[in-house]
Amino acid sequence: MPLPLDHSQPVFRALADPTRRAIIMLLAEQDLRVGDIAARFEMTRPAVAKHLGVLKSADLIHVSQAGRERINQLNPAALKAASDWLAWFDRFWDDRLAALKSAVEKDT
Amino acid sequence: MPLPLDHSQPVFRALADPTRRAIIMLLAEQDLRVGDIAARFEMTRPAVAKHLGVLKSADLIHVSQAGRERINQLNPAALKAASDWLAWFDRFWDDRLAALKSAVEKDT
DNA sequence: TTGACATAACACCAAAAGGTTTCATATAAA
DNA sequence: TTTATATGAAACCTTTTGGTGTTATGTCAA
Repeated sequence: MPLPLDHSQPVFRALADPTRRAIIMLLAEQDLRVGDIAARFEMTRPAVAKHLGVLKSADLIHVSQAGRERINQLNPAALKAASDWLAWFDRFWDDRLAALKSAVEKDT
Repeated sequence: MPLPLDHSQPVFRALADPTRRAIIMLLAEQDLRVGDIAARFEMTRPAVAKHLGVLKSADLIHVSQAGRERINQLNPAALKAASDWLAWFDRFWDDRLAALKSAVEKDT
């Protein structure tokens, strides 16, 4: 398996913050406006808006304007970059023989 | 599918930095000492040592002392927390899986 | 035992991150 | 046309982060 290209930088950075992961889970259920999201956190609206900005710059959300409202919609496809990066390591924990194999190779 | 418990905080935080992801990939190939790693980056040893500290506090590496040397070993199992969190969203972007799911639901 | 290593442990610094308050603006509703 | 709503944007603050250089310490080797 080839080494994965690391296209995941903005996504992993976005996922590093627990508030942003919570926002992602909220948006997985339904599209929401900034105010709706802020109402569910003990945090001011501008703070949430900043988090949404980070998520948007990682392409994790798409925003559509509707009159004075801006609807934030999750773009789960962007999570794939992070998922792919991690998948490269699957064999290390998924395949119990791998540990044995590397131990054997170390001996030879 | 139940909401995943978010045990991934330290791991996602550790993965947020590109240098740390590069270190992880290095350690996937072979165990290394701090100095060995620092030699491969344009960065001082103390800087690398700090990154290793972050990785260690996320349990992503195990350190074993051997005389005056300290061997850093990747613990890929710790990546599973992040992988599990992301896996919850698989159904959103994996069309094939979604199709299968709806087919199964149709049967029941 | 005397150097040459391998590393930890500070002290310190600049920039970024995460938050706040305040203000401006566009749209919907009365 | 007022008034209330939904939001962006700016200015500011504090803590964390990612880096540096320096110093101290234990261990191997000549």
